Amino acid sequence: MGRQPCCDKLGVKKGPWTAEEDKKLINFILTNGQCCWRAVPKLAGLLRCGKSCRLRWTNYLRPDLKRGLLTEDEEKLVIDLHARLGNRWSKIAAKLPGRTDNEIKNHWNTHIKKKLIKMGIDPVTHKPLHQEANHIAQPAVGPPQSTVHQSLSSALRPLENCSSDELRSSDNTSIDEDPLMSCLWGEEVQLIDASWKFPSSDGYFSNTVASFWEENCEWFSDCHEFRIADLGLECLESMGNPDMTGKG
DNA sequence: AAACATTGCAACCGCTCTAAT
DNA sequence: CATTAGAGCGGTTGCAATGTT
Repeated sequence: MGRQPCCDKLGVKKGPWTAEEDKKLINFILTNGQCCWRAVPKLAGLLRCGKSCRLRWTNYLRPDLKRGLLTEDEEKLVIDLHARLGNRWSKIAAKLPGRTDNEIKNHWNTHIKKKLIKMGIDPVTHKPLHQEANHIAQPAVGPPQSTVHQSLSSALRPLENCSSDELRSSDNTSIDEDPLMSCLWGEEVQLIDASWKFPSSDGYFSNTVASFWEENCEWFSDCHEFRIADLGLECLESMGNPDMTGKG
């Protein structure tokens, strides 16, 4: 037999999170760390499924999240990475500190897509739209001519139309030939979000940060429309403690 | 000021891959 | 080895906020 189910669907709450629920989840994770999500709702006293808790935490409650629109540099990076990786938002997000895959995906769909179309660039292929029209009859030979990332794209095989399997099977050649792809796919690269943890055994979190949050949690009751960065909690990132990134 | 349209984002859904049994 | 569930991912939806008529 397999594992226990993550949650019984009966009695599981859906929809927007309340301030009270957020508070419970934050308190639980700061106290116990990120353990198995299946157990989180029960232990934290939430009527949510573990999946919902994980999403809420990773996309909204994590204290290292940046809020607000992506900067121009971030946008450029997203466009470049999208040209190479396609819609692999988690991979893209891993290269943007403090940004989530969901946030980048949303930003892509609502802002960047439109910008590229306005510029006459196909957001899927990253090639000029007029060229796309001719593309079927006369497949383009040679590098994409996107003005946005032509310098980066020229040496690469377009990857966005490949399946995951195709991609992985082609990794050997692509990665070996291209330093950036090697960096993106390689094991050695440190993914900013990958190591984001609150080890329960970690004295720093159980003492310093947890108490910091506890002291500052009251605003949850007053204002659910909080933005962690707005409240100055990005200082957590600059506290210089290696534990904040799960290192050390 | 009201009605309607559009936009932006949080959250959910369903799928795949991985790991436990 | 087969089965099952967990975790994570990308796509999609629902709805509140904002803009326009």
